[in-house]
Amino acid sequence: MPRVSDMKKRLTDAALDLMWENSYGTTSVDAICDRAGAKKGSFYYFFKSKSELTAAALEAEWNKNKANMDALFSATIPPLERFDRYFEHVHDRLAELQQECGSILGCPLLSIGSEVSTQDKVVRDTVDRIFDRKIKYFESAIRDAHAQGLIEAPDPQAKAKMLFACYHGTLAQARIQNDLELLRNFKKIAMDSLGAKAAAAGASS
Amino acid sequence: MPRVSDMKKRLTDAALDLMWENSYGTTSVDAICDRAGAKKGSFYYFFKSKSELTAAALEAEWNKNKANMDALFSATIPPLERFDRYFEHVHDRLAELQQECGSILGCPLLSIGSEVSTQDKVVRDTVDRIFDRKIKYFESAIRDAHAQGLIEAPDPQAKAKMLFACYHGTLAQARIQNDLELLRNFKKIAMDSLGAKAAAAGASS
DNA sequence: AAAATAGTTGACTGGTCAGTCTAGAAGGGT
DNA sequence: ACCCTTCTAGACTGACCAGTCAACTATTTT
Repeated sequence: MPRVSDMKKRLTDAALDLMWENSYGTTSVDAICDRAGAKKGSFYYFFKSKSELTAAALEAEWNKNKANMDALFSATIPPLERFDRYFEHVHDRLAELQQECGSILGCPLLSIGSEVSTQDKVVRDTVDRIFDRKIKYFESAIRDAHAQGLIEAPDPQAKAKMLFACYHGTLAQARIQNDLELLRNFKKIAMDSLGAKAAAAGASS
Repeated sequence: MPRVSDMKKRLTDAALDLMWENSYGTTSVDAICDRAGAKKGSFYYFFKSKSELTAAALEAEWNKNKANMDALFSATIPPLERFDRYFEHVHDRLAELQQECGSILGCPLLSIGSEVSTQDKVVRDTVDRIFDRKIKYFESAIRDAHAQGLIEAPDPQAKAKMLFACYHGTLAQARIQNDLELLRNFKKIAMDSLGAKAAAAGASS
């Protein structure tokens, strides 16, 4: 096999960056190529459409984050503290991105998913699938917390979905208002809405 | 004054419909004109850009809904029941729209706001302003519920913001997954996360 | 009936869009 | 040395984009 190229990765990286900061619609294939240092021909050699590239970019981003999620939601950590750490991690990452681009960017899955959901089945299904995977972390932490008597959660899946939706709503508001504050308070709010019994998860990070 | 026209209204209606169902980016000025039965010239006679039209369309939508919000959140209704009625109203409206267009559309403010927030100050500020107005309904219902001892909410504004974010996250998920179910359960979830003490708001609409 | 105001028309511009295509370069296997 | 595959180059297409403009129509006021 002749020559190997990292172009595929460069293209998905560029696409995610641009779409996260701006939107799916305003991110042109030309702009993605520019940022990746690619020409049109390379783009359409690797991907058959902008839509398929986007799906690939979201999957790639997931793969990049998976190890991190596994660590943050490790079974060795007290269940409610896992949430603390996760929310803190996301907060810090968004604060860091704000330094680079001046805006709070929220969650790319939600922004992109909401933008294309009625028009692009490929991307929509990808977003859906990744959401499901992420909710599983919430679900098992909630189940563990319930088992340890820290919260009352007879239906961990329902509770996980609701906390997930709530968190993503908060991320979306943070993006629209360009304000991290809602996110700073979220740990407390999550504990409230989970019905955490004591000041259980005090020490985090 | 010579001739009066309803074109402005037709344009904002058309714009909102198209952007709600699809997105800001995929809704072209030409498409808005077609649906409104207008020609380009009329469009730019009334609005100086697509962005300003969008802001006007969102404000117009707010004005259409305001009377409804006032009724749903009337001080004559027990405070927690106001939420019940509101969530039910939104649920029913989205179900109705689904009949017409086949999709659960979520909240146009959130979808459009999240899409354009990093690129269009005019629209973003409009979304922000309308969000603030809506949160006020939540806030005063929460304050009333607290005063009546139905919930514990020493900081009604914070609680309102969190419930609002949570609700919008749920709306966004409903759009992405094209599924009303999360919304059907939201009344219960809202009561939980408000910490409603009894099965207070049982009978609604 | 003339003037002034309010709204309408649609062709036009210049730029950008996603996607195509043909030709060729780069590198490993034999 | 050669071939075969992977990858790159970049000009090109036709559709569509937001926005402009100058001519035109309809209505009311005087």
